[in-house]
Parts: sequence; structure tokens; C-alpha cells
Amino acid sequence: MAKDTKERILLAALEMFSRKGYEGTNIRELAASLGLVKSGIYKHYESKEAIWNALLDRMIAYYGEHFGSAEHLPPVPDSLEDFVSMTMRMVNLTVRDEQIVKTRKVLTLEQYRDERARDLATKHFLTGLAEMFTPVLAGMMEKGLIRRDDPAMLAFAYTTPISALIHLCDREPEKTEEALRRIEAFSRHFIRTYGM
Amino acid sequence: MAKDTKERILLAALEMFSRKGYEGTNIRELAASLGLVKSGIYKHYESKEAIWNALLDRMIAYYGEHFGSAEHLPPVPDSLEDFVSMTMRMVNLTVRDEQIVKTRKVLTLEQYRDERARDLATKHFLTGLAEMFTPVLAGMMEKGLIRRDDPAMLAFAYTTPISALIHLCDREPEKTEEALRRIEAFSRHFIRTYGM
DNA sequence: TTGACAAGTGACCTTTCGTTCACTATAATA
DNA sequence: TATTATAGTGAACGAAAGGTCACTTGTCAA
Repeated sequence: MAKDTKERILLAALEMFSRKGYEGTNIRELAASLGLVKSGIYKHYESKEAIWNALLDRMIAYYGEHFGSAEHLPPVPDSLEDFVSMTMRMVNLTVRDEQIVKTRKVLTLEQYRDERARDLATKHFLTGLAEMFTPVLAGMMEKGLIRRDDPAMLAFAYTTPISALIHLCDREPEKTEEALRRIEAFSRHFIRTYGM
Repeated sequence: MAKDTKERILLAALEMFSRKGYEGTNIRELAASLGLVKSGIYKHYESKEAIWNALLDRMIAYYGEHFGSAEHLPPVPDSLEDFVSMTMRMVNLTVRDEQIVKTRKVLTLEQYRDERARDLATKHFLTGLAEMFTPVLAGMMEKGLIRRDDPAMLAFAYTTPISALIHLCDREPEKTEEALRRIEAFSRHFIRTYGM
């Protein structure tokens, strides 16, 4: 009936994989969550692995569109206070957006099993954020907002603590508010340390 | 024959769970890796879940003995250079010790499924290292090695980037050397920033 | 020497898994 | 209207999963 069943399967797979992992997910339950019977799935994907690959394709493409491209770089803030609020806006988005949360969880669970997941995990958890902030911090040095230093090192030192607290939100969602407060406190500590 | 089979099962389970996850591990293969047939396992553990619980008990106890207790706090270093080398010793140990690597991987894979794994994961990945370094940094402030600041915040800012690179080693072991270099570079950057 | 017990085997059980297939209902197309 | 492609059903499949059990073997204490 619905033309978008193929799409809905991908959504449901993201949901289920993120909670139970690939191995822990079974097709019966996945189909049932869509009001289908399991054989119906195979009209849209030839196997469980095909669903996984399609989902990964999707996640990789999404990452490239939204985080990998130069046009999505955040602007260089005009003040240290702007820098904090820009950080908090980004963090809020990444912690509240269910799709993004589930994507991180899936990558966490499958990073040792699937090579592409492994590579994307490194981008999501380590290099991505840092590469995003490197030019921002370089720009802030230009503007005289923070002291001159290695921008890549500063971006690494800035983003990895934030990333650790984002992981905490994924793991223990009830601590989200606390984690966000800690991120803001850390961000302020950072600009106290490096700001001029 | 061997009296320590129960122990060896736990070791093999850690190995297999860390590669394939709990759901992805099957008892036949686990037994085979020990030169047993699967029914032999059930002479020592009543179920797969019992193995999991015993392993988790072990990991929790090990963590409490080696990281949780006050007596295992690292000493306050006498110089900034000592601080760097102490850090590198600890990191090297935690990255090369196969048991510890596998423990982190298991916790990564099972943190969303098992509540106790979740709690231990937060300790391993976030609070543990920071709590270990808080008194060290406080002591360094006392000694006048680094500037006075919130020691807990500094410990957080110091340990989470290191933790992120340790995760990179777990995920992509071929990048271990690079990660260790980056940890040392970060450590030196840290003491340049806060040292006096 | 014998008896008891712990350790290990191999056959078997039930359940669940991913997958296939013949079939039906529906809706668009020729 | 007749045809055809699409989406979905339900029964069935073989493989693999976790687990049980009667049985054998080896060890050691009485």
C-alpha cells in the first residue's frame, strides 16, 4: 500500500539496531513494528544484511551532507559568549535529535563488526567535530578573541570533552540535563583559559 | 580435567564477547575455542546469561580493586615532565593490556543492553580517569607546578581527550602509535597551558 | 579396591532465526 | 475491461541457536 514502506523499514531498522544491535535485531519484530509480517520485508530488501547496508549508506551520505562539507562550517563567532552559545546550540541539536542519537548508538554498537561503521564512528566521535572547530578557533585567533595557539590542538582539546558528555547522554539519557550543564561549564572554562 | 576450566571459559567469553558482542557469540564456538564441546560448558555455568553475569561480576570487582580504591591513586609527580611520563605509562598499560582492551570493548558493545554494563562503562569512559586525576592535579597545584584552578574541571579536560584517543586505539588498532603520539602531544600542550 | 564425584561427550530437544514461495488483494495501465 | 506490476500474507524450510540428559572417563578419598 504505502509507497514509502522501504523508507519506513530503514527508519525502524535504525530504531531497532540502535537499541539491540544488528545481531540482536530480528526480522519478525522489525516487521511487526511496522504492522507487517516478516515476509513483507523481503519485498523491499533482499536480506537483513541488505537493510544494514542501505542504512549505512544512508548514514554515510547524511554525514557527508551535513557535517563533512565546507559549506556547513559554523561561522566564526564575534564574542566569547557567542562561542559558548553556538556550542550549546550545536550540542542541544545533536543530543535531542532522535535520528542523530540513534545513529551514534548504532555506530557505537557495530564499530568492531563493520569496517564502514568503524570509519564513520571515528568521524562522528573524534575527527568530525574537531575538524569543524579548527577553522572556527583559527578565526577566533585572527579576531583576537583567543590567544594564538595550534588551532587543531585546541579544537581537539575542546571537542573531545564535549563528545564524552554527549556519549553520556546517549548512555544515560536521564543525565542529559546534567551533561548539558557540564558542557556549558566546560565551554566557559575553556574560554577563560584561552580567551583574551 | 583442568580444574581451571571455569576460569578459562570466562577468559574465552571475554575474548568472544569483545569481538562479536553477547548476542553474536554462540556457545558452540565458545566451547570449541577451549577444545570443548558445548555441553561441557554447562557443567560450569548454567546458561549463557550466567557466563555473562559472572564476567560482569569479575569486571566490576577488577575495576573496584584496581581503579576504584584510594590506595591505587597515582602519586603526585615532582615535575611537569614526570606528569607527562606518568600519563604515558598509564596510557600504554591500558592500551596494550589485552584484558583491559577487551573489557572496554565489551562495555562499549553492551552498554545499552545491560544496566550494570552501562554503569561500569560510565566509570571506565568518563568518571573513573577524571576522579583518578583530580587529586593528582590538586597536588600539583599545591606544589606550584600548575596554576590554581578547579582540579575536577582540569582533570575532566585532561582525561577525556586521552580517553577519546584510547577509544581510537580500540577501534583501529593500527593507529595505536599515532594515537600515543597524539596523547603525548596533548599532554605537553596541557602542561604548557596550565603549567607555571 | 571400590565408590563417589567432577569433567567431558554426543545425541537429541525445542525454539527461533533468516529466507523462500505460492498465493491474494489492490491499484494503475494498456 | 483485461492486464500487469506491486505490496502484502501465511505456511513452510533448513540452519543454527541455547539447553538437557544419559552416559563415559579419570581422579582421589575411604
